This record gives sequence, C-alpha cells and structure tokens, in this order.
Amino acid sequence: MLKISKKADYALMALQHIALVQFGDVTPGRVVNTKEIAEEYNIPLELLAKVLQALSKNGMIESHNGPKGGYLLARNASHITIAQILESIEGPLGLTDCSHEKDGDFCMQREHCNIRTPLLKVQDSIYQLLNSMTLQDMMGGTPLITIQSPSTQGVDR
Amino acid sequence: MLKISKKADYALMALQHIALVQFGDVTPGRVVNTKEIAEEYNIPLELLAKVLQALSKNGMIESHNGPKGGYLLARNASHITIAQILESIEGPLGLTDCSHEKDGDFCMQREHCNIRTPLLKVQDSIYQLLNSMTLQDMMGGTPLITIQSPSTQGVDR
DNA sequence: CTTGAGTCCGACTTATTTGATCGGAGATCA
DNA sequence: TGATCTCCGATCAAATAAGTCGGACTCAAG
Ligand code: FES
Ligand code: FES
Repeated sequence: MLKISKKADYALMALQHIALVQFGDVTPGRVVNTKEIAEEYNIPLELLAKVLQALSKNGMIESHNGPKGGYLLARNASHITIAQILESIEGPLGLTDCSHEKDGDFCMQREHCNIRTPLLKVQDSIYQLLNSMTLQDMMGGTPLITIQSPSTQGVDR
Repeated sequence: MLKISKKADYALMALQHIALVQFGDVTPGRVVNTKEIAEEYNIPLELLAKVLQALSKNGMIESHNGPKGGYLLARNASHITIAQILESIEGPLGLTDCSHEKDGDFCMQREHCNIRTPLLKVQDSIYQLLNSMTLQDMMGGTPLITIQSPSTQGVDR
C-alpha cells in the first residue's frame, strides 16, 4: 500500500545521479544526458526521457538542447525536497479522492463522512515528512527524521 | 500521489461507524450489518461486504451470521491503528516494489541503486505515523501527531 | 424439525490507471 | 549543411482497482 509509481522512482534515481555528478565529482559543469542514466540504472530510455521532461517542466532541472546537451540541476540539492520531486511526477499529495476540495467536486460520502478531518491531518503530517527531506539528505546518509506522537513518545528510529 | 484505495477508505468509514455504535451509544451490544453502513455512507453494498470480510479475516472485527447477524469490533478501538486497518485491505506498506526483499525478488536497479536506504527510512517514518494513530483517536478529535526533523525544528503543526 | 430470511464468501467482469513505446519536430554544435 | 541530441505529442499494452454476480452457510422463528 501507499506505493509510489515507478516513474517517481526513476525520477529520484535520476536526480540523485545528476546531483552526484554535479557535486561530488571533479567535473562541476558537466551535463548528463538521458542515455547515461538509463544505462547506469537499467531504466527504459524513452520512459526516463518522459520523466526528465516532466521534471524540467516543473523547474527541478534545466535542459540543454543539441549535441553535448543534457540536464543540469536547477538549484542546490539542499533546496530540492522529496515532496517537490514526487509532486512533479505524480499529482499533488492526496490520500483520498476528495482531499482537495474543488468546486462541485463532491464526494458521495461527504455529508456523513467521519474520516475526512483526521485523514487530512495524517496527510499533512506525511507531507511535512516528505518536504523536510532534501536531495542532499538522500545523498550523504545524513539526517534521520524522527517522529513524535503521544503514543510513541521516546521511541527513536 | 500516495493515494489509498477506495476499499481502504470504505474500511475506515465502516470501522469508525461500528466503533461509534458500539461505544458512544447506549446500545453497547448491538451488532451492525453491512446494509446499514452501505446506506448510511452511499457505498456499493457488495463491495463493502468484501471489505468487511477482509477486515474480519484479519481479526479487526468479528462476524456473526444468520438473521440479526452483523459485525462487531474485535478489540478496543484504542488498540486498532490506522496502519493495521490499511494493511488488512491493501498489502503491507511499501513505497517501492522492492521494499520487502524476498528471495530471488531482485530489482533490476538493485546493484547501483542509490535511493533504497533513504527511502526505507522515509517508509519507516510513515509507518510509525500511521501506527501511532488509532481508531479511538480518529473518533474523538483527540491528539495531533507532530513531526520533528532537522530542517523543520520547532515548526508545530 | 423445517423453513426461510439474512448473512458470509469466493469467483467473475468491467473500468481506470500505470508502464512502456513510437515517430516526428526543433535546437545546437562541428 | 549535416549529424546528433533533446523535446513533445499521441499511441499501445499491461497491471491494478472498482464493482458485480451467484452460491454456501447460519441462525432463529414457527
Ligand atoms: S471520503 Fe469524501 S469527504 Fe470523506
Ligand atoms: S529501486 Fe529496487 S533496490 Fe532501489
């Protein structure tokens, strides 16, 4: 349950790879093209292309056309959060169909719904969680995210 | 993204309804049948039945057959967590396909995978989150779950 | 004991989403 | 100019979820 799509998976891998090349290496200005990533991680080329397109459209990476072209991180790795990446590929976060109340978009159960409010809270918590972890954090195995709740007080990791 | 299935939705509603009848009301021993819930929340009858079956099979509720039959909460509402409910309906929690390493179940990207470890941590955090919230909590608008992470220190709700 | 209303339960069909693919247009550098 | 590479839309196939159907069982009243 709560599985994220493979496209989102690919997006994370690709971004991390780009970040790695751009940061850790001695070749700071190097661009990285689709093929390179696809072969490295055994990802279907065309599908990965689609993913990268979406990422660039959402301002996560910059695309450079033509020969010697490729992709570049749009901002610092510490300013790109997991939530942003995932939302670029799949829609906005929403546990239920009726999380985001559009006009007229009425859930059949809305009237007597008893789970809307608590679920929205859970959803919000998950969002904070995803939005507090950055690409940077994913690279260096840096910080752990800890949860505090009334029932699991003091439980660490 | 991260949408839970409608069946899981229905499960939460149904369980909360059962808990409400069994606890808050003056009819402590009353059983509640499928039809009652289905009509109350506009849920397809047969589908809800399926959901309830799964729940009973996983020990969340008890089923009583025959006329005047129906469902009963198997344990106290404060001992049923959201995570348990969701896992009864959908499979076990897993952000990626390769979260649970079965034998021979090798992810194509496993060798060079750079996102496995951090994602598992995120997954674990989410699980703690879901597992720290009980049916009881959902009923009375009781406790809020708070998150603490290095980057959002001090941010409350 | 018989009967029948009411329920549980598994198999089946249909709809929706996701994964993956193809072909062409536009841009850049040698 | 020409070759190479990215970008972008439309399209096809597979997986999953949503919803439906009919039979087996159980209890309680008559
Ligand atoms: S399920 Fe739509 S409002 Fe609760
Ligand atoms: S995606 Fe399977 S191991 Fe990382």
